Amino acid sequence: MMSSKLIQMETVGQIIRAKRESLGLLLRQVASHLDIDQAILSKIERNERKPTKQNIIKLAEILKLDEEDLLVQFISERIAYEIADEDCASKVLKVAEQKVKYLKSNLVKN
Amino acid sequence: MMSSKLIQMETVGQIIRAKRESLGLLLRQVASHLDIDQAILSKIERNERKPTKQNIIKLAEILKLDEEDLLVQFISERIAYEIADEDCASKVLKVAEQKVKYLKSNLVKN
DNA sequence: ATATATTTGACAAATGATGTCAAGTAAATT
DNA sequence: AATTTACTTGACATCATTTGTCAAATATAT
Repeated sequence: MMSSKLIQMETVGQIIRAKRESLGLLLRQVASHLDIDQAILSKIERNERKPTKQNIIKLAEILKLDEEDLLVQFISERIAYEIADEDCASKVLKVAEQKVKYLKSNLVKN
Repeated sequence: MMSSKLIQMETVGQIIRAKRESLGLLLRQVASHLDIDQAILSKIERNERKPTKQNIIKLAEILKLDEEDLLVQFISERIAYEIADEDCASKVLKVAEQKVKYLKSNLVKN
């Protein structure tokens, strides 16, 4: 039996907009909670600007989204765009994983 | 039987310095080939400055290192530092891989 | 039509990336 | 030990990117 996993390839912006609208919140309401201009939030939702990590955390809060999930989407999206044009993108990710493990194992100090 | 892979966790800077010295080249010689001040190269080798992608390409050339290998080390190092402090680093990399695949499959259009 | 919500673009400020330069230190040579 | 050669350091300059403000333009809903 074949199991197929359907990957939902929504951007963080799309996730945010969808959830905001489903909650009936206005840009200005959400934006003021994040302490940014609604223009920026508008652009974030349309992938015209990148949110900061703090933006993401506050967005998860007000939109009742799981913070870690949203952060994972956000950071992985940033990385994916960063390396998508490299031939060796997938090798890069594998090596990065080893380096992360190494760094974490030495994170005792500092 | 257990196979263990020893991961060499040299930084790009260390790789470059080691190879430059083994070739008996001076900072100033290599730097001039990269068209940068030797002070920058010195800092790159000691991980005090980040090289540009162009720097890496020229370094591979003059130091007779494999360009793709060096680029992979360089980019993965950048990414590893970027996310090493996240709890969800390894989840991030897995999701990033999916996103990259998705982006590449849609890379037909621009 | 009017009011409300969103989008757009010009601009500003802060931050980060990238480089120059000269003076300081370290290492090797005479 | 003095000199030369190599490397390091820090102050500074320049430029690009990020992050934000604001007001006018557009779209949507009453």
